[in-house]
Amino acid sequence: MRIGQLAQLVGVETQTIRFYEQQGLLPPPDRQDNGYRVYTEKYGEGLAFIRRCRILGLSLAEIHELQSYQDDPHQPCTAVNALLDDHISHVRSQITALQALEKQLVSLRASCNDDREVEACGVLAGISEGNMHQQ
Amino acid sequence: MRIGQLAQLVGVETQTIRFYEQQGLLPPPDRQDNGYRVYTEKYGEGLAFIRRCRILGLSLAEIHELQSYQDDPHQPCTAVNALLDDHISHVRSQITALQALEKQLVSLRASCNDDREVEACGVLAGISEGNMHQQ
DNA sequence: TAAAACTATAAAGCTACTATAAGGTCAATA
DNA sequence: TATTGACCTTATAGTAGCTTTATAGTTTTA
Repeated sequence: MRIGQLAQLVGVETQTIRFYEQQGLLPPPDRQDNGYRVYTEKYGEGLAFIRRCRILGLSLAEIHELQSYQDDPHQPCTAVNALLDDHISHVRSQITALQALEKQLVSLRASCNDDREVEACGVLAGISEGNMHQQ
Repeated sequence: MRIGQLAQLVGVETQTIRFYEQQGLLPPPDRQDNGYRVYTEKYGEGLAFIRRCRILGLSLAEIHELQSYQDDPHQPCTAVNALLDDHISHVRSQITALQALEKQLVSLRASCNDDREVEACGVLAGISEGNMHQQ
């Protein structure tokens, strides 16, 4: 299997596969005589694992960490769970921050309507005045 | 006022000020004979405006857009409000996406406990199996 | 006077790719 | 046979919004 087929199979771009290989997230595959990369089906599983982790919002560094755990399968999986817990709390704090931001934006937006001139725009005035600590 | 004082006043790094200037978000200030930038207090208002926009999650491009509206104060502020509406809906979709992600992460985390070996880790198994479409 | 603190510019680094350039390989077609 | 098209290769640059580093000149302080 060449890189294009693998890419189609997993649903990524060929450059992404080369990029992961370059970043050390995927092992260098065998090459044909002409230099083309050749992949086994099993290789696709590793790639799919990375993609699922990315969809879950894990960074490449975190994925690398998970892979290092997989290399040593008889240690307790405490660290894996801890990584996920950290990630969950990170996602939660993002949500909280965005919700606060939404409130602020909505209240800012409510301070204006479309019938004004820029000079009197409540939105711009709101940003300029800097009363942004009203939570 | 030199760049360090301005930076302290507004609460940014000096490099950030130079960066905004370079990006055209701030006008080039006067220079002393030695080449040092000199700022007025009023200049700080423009900088503070940018920072507040950034805190609201606006991109530098959006800030640039807002500035262009400010340059023409007698047009209706429809565009300003539209920009903010777009941004609000962007923030809302981010929140929705993150909430879905959180659910997925929590359910993944619930599939394991700390008493297992990596080999049997429910989290890693969950990612590897790829049953990630269960919403 | 010498060190510490400030300023300047330019360039690289960060994340996770994506896009572009310039070229080599292969199978099918005109 | 020549060439077109689809595929592959590497290397490099671009994205956002800074931050960091390098190198050097200037001012302030001890």
